[in-house]
Amino acid sequence: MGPLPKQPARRVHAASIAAFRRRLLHWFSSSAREFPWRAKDATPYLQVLTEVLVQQTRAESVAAALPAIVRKYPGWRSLAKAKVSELERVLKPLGLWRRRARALKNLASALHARCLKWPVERDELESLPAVGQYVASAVRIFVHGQREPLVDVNMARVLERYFGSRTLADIRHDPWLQELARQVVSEEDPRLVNWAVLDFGALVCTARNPRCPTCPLRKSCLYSLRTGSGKMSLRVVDAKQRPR
DNA sequence: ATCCCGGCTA
DNA sequence: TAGCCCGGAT
Repeated sequence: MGPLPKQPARRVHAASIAAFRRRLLHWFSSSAREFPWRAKDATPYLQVLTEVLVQQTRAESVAAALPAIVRKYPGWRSLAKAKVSELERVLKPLGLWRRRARALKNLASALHARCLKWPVERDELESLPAVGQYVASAVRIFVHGQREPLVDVNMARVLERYFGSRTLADIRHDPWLQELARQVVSEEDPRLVNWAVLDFGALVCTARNPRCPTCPLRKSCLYSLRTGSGKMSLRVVDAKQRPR
């Protein structure tokens, strides 16, 4: 066993989680962002390609660049045969293009070697190039329909603020957070809940300047309660960036 | 200056 | 586990 956690993992009651999920989905029903990869006719190729591209990149940027990419590379097969220099060119507006071009081509080749069939098991998925825990979860959720959480920094931030705990350094290895996330997406369409959390983290519960005053979850959110229903949220952030 | 729906390498 | 990758938006 490693060192003691900085904070004992506090218990969260199922009723709290259910209330959180209910309010979140209610907000999502009227505030969801629309993206091509969320459309009903979105192919698994489009969905997974997006998940690889969206890392460290704004979803809006990916949405803007996606048409040109898909036009040139309509499927994994064409990506596997892509010329790296040309692939780099279409990826440039997104940043991380050198690394991602190589990674995408490698992933496409690996997938092509598997007859374009995605593994189901997490270990096998994570052994593929450009597939870490996040993308593996995305594949399991969006390709295989598995009921599990898509834990990224946004999910972590939203859950930590609302339920009032702190994660360990790496969210991927925080069992408390992982279990909480798992319970949040349970009993619902995992895609819906995960998208809801993602959008909520991008539009309301943002890393900086969270919109606490108008947040539909503020009454039961520990973070909002701490900061006075969010009235001080701007000040809090301002205070952090010390003027020089 | 910091963050963006992370993964890889040392 | 930290630092890097990278352009763009705030």
